[in-house]
Amino acid sequence: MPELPEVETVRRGLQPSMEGRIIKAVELGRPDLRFPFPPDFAERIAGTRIRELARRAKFLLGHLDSGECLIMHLGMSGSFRIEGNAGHSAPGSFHYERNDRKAHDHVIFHIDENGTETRVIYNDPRRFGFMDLVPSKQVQDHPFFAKMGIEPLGNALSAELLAKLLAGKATPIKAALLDQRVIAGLGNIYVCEALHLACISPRRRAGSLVRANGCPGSRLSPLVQAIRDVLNEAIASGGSSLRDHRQTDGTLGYFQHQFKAYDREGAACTRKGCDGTIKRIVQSGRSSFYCPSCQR
DNA sequence: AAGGGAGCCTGGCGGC
DNA sequence: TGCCGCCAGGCTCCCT
Repeated sequence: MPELPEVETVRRGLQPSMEGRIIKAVELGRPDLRFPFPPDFAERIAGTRIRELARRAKFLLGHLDSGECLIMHLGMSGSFRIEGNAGHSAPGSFHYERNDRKAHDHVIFHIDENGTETRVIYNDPRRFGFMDLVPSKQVQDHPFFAKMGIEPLGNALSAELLAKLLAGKATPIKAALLDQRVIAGLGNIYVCEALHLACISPRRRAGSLVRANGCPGSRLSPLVQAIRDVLNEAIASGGSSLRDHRQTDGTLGYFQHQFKAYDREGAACTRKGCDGTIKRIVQSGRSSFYCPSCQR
């Protein structure tokens, strides 16, 4: 499910119920997700206040008053839902009965909201997600963050920087953009979409974009803009809802209705003036969808 | 050194 | 209807 827009959508959905609130207790349904929970995970969180709920790439970061940081990753199939009603649920959200446990509910945060209890529940069928707890000041030293690349929506991303990062790379641009050490937060869907928007073939060698036509950055500026546009539009639409991905209030994201390339094998290219057909190929084990006619 | 493939898990879907 | 194989949004490790 979750690439950057989905994680950002989840963050915004959780913010009212978590930021500034005290976690009264944590219930674990099992000792591990993808990795074991750290020692005394529940005990170290219980009683602390969440100062800030932030995001880095596809990670959620709950900075606690205790000085520790709750690191959460949704993997492929992780999702949160909010139970209980403190009065600020999104319109149309539905409520669960108390103790309405569902299959694969692995972590339950019991949160105090002005005297009433809210439960933030993490559900993850495939268990590729994980949680960890480290001192806030050591987050950037965490193995998952130490070599992490730039935020695609941050000011650091520019055609100039991307040129430096991709220079000399023989790997296909598709794989380079999926590499979290280059840009952190892009996944298979939005790389496909951004490359389509920028008219760049996923098969093109990354380094060849740096000086295309002998003109530095001539193809990277549109790519940078495409990455930003695709992510921002997806966030505005509440993310994509492949399979059962939902926002924290149970509603579905809508961006999948705007896919131009992803999962559209055999369909007509939507670009004005292009009569091509979307094709599916496999690159480093992942599906790439693109239009061979207008993406070069 | 960098790129490709396997592996971690479960559920959903298409095909027979 | 039922079973089987294939596929899936992420990420790391191992091998070439």
